[in-house]
Amino acid sequence: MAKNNGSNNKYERILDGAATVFAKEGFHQATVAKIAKAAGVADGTIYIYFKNKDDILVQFFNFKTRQVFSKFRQVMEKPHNAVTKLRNLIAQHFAAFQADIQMAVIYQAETRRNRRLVEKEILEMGKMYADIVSEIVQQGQKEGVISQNLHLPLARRMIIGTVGDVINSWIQSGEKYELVPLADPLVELLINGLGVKSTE
Amino acid sequence: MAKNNGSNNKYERILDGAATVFAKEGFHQATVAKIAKAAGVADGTIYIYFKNKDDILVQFFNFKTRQVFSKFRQVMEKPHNAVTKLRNLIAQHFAAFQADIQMAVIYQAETRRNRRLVEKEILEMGKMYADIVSEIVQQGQKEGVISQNLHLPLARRMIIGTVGDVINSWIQSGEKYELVPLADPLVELLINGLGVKSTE
DNA sequence: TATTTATGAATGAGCATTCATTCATTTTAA
DNA sequence: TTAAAATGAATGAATGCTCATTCATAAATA
Repeated sequence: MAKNNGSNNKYERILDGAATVFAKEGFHQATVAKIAKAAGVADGTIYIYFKNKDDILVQFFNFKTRQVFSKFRQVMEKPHNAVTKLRNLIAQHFAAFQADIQMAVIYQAETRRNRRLVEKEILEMGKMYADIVSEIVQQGQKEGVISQNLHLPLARRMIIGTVGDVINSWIQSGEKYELVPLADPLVELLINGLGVKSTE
Repeated sequence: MAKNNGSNNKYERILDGAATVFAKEGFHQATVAKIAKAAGVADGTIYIYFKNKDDILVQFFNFKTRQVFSKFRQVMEKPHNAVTKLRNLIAQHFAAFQADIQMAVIYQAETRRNRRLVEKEILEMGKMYADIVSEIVQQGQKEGVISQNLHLPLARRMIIGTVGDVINSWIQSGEKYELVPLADPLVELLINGLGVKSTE
């Protein structure tokens, strides 16, 4: 299996082709022949760069994960308060997914597959995200802006689940509105909840 | 194609068999032969009751949708306040999915497939649920317990997304804890948000 | 008996993967 | 410097296997 060395762009060409086909047809409907065509290479060439069809999906996630999480980490490094971090994280998440709709579609579909079938590499991405969110929540508790008596796993689920579902509806709608402007009202909703504030 | 008439239980036997196989292997890995075996019928018999393999999944959702939503409607009919309705809806949702793990697994996996591939019947289920949630939120606004200046689509996404994600993590965990007891703290979290209450 | 229902072997399409062959590029030898 | 030899990436036709679906036949039922 060939390396992903600098001078060679076939590896990325195949990943790009795969992204196009996966996003359009889903992983299972996608055929290696279609991916090869989209990438402009021969069917057999795929197997020089990838172990098998599954491996293409795994490598795709590795590639994207690295890309997306380096941005997420930047958000966390800047010394902001917790609420600002949450706002920036979600805005960054929305921006990344809106800029790469193919990834968004593949991610939404493939992360909910059956336990056994989802490769560990893909689950890893979700865990990393959960850790970032936990960190923000705990920072917010120290700052005194996030409630202490919180069911942390539930709070994490609320943030991650809501963001995921917002992205999912956006995809279902045919991506016909802007995602990033929703970050602000979303954070405000997550912090204040549905209920009327005491001051109202 | 045979009817699903009373005296005949093969239709349901096949749906049950399909549920077992779909939940274990996912729709795509499932083979008609395996479904037939699980149902205790011959391969060909499947095609007397179902148009094709896709049709099994669609009928499965129709069947379950009717079952689950009749319970949801009961929740809505009882003259409770909005918050109680939300609590009961979510508790009912958790109870139904916990009582039928196979359905839960299939639902979580198959409702996030690519636009084109997800049958309208399956999307319909999601829309019905969204309508129920909207109704509750609007009732709560009339009652003055839910904030007026709310981005309704986002509020809906927050409720539905959080519930879905809680169920999803529960599945990923191997269903090793109770879902229903989470309904109360979850509603409290959705209403009050992550932030500290003004009175604290 | 006639009709409906059920069977499961047979069919053939679809598709991941293989591998003998090509050919541009690099290395060695003259 | 030039020609011969070696390399290995790239190719795509061929392979072989996995199913969904069909259908001739059998069993059950009325």
